[in-house]
Amino acid sequence: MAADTKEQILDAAERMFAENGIHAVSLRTIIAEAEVNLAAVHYHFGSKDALVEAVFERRVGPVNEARLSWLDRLEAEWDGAPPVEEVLRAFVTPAIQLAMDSERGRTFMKTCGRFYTEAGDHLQPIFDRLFSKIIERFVAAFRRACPELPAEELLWRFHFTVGVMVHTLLDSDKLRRISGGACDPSDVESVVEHMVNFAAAGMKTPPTTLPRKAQAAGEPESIEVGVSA
Amino acid sequence: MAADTKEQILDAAERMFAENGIHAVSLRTIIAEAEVNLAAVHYHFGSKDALVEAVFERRVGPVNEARLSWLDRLEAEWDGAPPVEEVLRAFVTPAIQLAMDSERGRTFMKTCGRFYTEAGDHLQPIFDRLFSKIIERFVAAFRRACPELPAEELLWRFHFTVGVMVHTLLDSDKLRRISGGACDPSDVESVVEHMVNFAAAGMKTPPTTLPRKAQAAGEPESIEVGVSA
DNA sequence: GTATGATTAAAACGTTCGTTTGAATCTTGT
DNA sequence: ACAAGATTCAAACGAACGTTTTAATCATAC
Repeated sequence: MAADTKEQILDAAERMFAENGIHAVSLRTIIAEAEVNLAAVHYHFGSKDALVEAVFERRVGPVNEARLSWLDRLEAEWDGAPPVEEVLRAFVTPAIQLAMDSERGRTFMKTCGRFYTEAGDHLQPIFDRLFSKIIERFVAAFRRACPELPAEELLWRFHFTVGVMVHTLLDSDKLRRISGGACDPSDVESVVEHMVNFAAAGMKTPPTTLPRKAQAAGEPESIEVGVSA
Repeated sequence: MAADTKEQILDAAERMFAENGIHAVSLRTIIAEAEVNLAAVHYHFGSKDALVEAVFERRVGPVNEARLSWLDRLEAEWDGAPPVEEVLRAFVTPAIQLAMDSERGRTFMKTCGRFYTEAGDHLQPIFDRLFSKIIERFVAAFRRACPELPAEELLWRFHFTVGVMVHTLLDSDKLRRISGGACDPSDVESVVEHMVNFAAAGMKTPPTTLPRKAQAAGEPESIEVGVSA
């Protein structure tokens, strides 16, 4: 029953973290849900923090591998510079797919969002280790897809795209409620296409020009500013 | 010293919540930071939960009022249907402004993001009370700004926009780190314009057509699908 | 069958949590 | 000056936390 116990703990922890947040869930709640003994947690994982790590790493690894291999495929197919829509699809689909495929995936992705927002100084190194390669590769791919974009603005837009994704993973239930059920966050393909369409438009829009400030040599371009100006 | 104590507690709590999350911060940490007595929290607020509410409401009220009055101004000026960029500006600027104006605002906005993500069942009613009007008004404004967009898709895009904003408020430090300092999240005007530019493009892009499924009567429109198809 | 190592079980550890208490100390109006 | 209310203080409450310990149970090889 060794592996079973371990996975029961992981499953229960994943579920509870998603529902209530990480810090809010106690080991005793987890072991009650998992129907195992309290000491089993420390026997199999060593500490609560280590359990948190294990919950996280169990699923985020495969997702990121899927992202990278998808990007590899794309770059082979498009001669090194796939269009932004394709890069976006490679970035968001593995996560959304895991998120929506099963009940387990759905709860985990909320956990993942919690990691991303609750992660204190303690989780930061783990995050860097797991995501630095992803960031590097995809930023490079976006750069090739949008060569006319200033480096700084591309990073902003990548940041925004991550926000769109994280928020969708974490909080789509709220959208379902607001829409009265019209928006269905469990339809993977629909979610992905809506997201890709939205983010691709944002990625491809012309560079931002600031109304008042000179952003280099300062073209006196006048854009619609309205009230704030 | 009554009001002072109360605000010292609020300030300290706001700061600690932003840095460490809500559940992770104890009252004793807060009162140590605020240099007040432990019982003062319960004397002035009644409970930790009530303190959390108070921290939240102290700043989110004015922000939402600024949003609404800005939107009022816009609708008067544009004859009821301001363009999407203006609506976006009215939506994001008050929050970003508060977030970046002062050190206090900056920390609070991280707290705000934490509320948004850590909020369990307990904070949900408060959230509804504070935001239902905002959602209603701005969704309506976006609908008038994008009349050609199906209602469902508009809600998706509103959801994405919220994600862009929340993520920017909560986690822009990460962007500063990634960019090696090139992206400066404390430049309010720059942040707003980048966000508005990105989100407006996403809002204005043609409706999403799903590759395989019929999304109503099913026009056989072929869009770029690539690998996933 | 029985010794050995892996796993589970139950109980207790010390600590910290949010909260409460009751007296001490301020403020304020008279 | 003094009573009355508002506020602060130190101390303690019980509960829950993560962790550790000790013993019991299981599997497996000889």
